[in-house]
Amino acid sequence: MTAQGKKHSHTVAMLLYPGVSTVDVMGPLECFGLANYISGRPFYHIVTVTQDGAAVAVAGSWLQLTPTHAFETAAQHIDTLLVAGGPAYRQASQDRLLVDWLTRQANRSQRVASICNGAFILAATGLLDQHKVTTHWLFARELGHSFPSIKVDPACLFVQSGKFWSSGGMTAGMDMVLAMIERDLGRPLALEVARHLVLFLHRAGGQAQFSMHLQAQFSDVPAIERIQNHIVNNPEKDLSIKRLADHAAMSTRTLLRQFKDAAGMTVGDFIANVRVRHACRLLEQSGRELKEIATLSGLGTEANMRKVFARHLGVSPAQYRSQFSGPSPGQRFQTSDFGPTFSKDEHWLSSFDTRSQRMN
DNA sequence: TACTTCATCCGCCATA
DNA sequence: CTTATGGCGGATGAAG
Repeated sequence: MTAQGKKHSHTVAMLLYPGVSTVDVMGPLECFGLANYISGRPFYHIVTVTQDGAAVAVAGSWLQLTPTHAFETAAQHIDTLLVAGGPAYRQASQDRLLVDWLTRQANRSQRVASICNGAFILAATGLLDQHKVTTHWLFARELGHSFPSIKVDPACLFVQSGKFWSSGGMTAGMDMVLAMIERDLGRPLALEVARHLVLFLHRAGGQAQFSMHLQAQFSDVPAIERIQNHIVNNPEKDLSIKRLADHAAMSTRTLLRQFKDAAGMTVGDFIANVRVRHACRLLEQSGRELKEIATLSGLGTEANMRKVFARHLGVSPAQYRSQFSGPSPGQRFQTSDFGPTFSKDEHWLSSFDTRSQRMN
């Protein structure tokens, strides 16, 4: 196997199977690819593997993924082996050939990682026994039940236990890969990748992303949509339930109920999201003082803005600004530290979804 | 930081 | 009878 000295190439292999989730596959691989792109050299050699080398349908069957390799032809030396999640994780974890191959390769790889409920498939090898493992919080209970001898920690984004890594849902897989890149290529490059990713995810299209993120939460019920527009256009105003209800000629009770039915979230959560987004944009795109931004975004006092930011994003307003204000060379890009277990602090990259935070 | 105050939100239920 | 409304009270948690 490969010693860990300075190498000029590092093979990353992603295991694919029918019903795999595209997000779990693409997110992490894009991170590795981006690291290559930014560093200007093809350090990561990325391969994808299916059992027979034929294409597999992703979950939902709206896309076929054609792998670079079959089990037999897969590189002998896989440095980092990744197992993605997907709705078909059960079937995959009961596939003898697949689990056998995974076991052999995992034993030879220097680093093995699961994304989301890919943890079930990796756990089926038995190699995770006694290891600390995480998965999407929805599946944590089931994972612990199915594999009593592994230590499930649903509360963290991702975990490293020996050479085995595991991550929670969606973007947590990307956070995990960023930590790997940091190990392999150093912190500055990892942060640069994060920066590119976040800028892309967070502000691609400028104004567009602002509404894009919220678009999904906009209702098609005219009365509710009007209220939502009013909130988005006037985040700094008094948006108390009573006032909004008067504005909409409803009782407060009806407003709360209809809003939740139509928008899928409470009025308060919606307002908080809008205000945080607004404050973020002001931090990014204006040089205004924090106090003023707190007022303009409807977050009130500076102290309160700080609290709300901690709750929603996991960083202070000042930190957020230093990370996102315009591209200046030599700018420091401090994120929360990648601790030894990576579990002490949520990386804010994945913290935009306040909902899942709460349920953890 | 701890504490107080109070808006929010929801279950329950009477009402339209 | 079914369905939407809205008042009431209490638990929760946010703001200051």
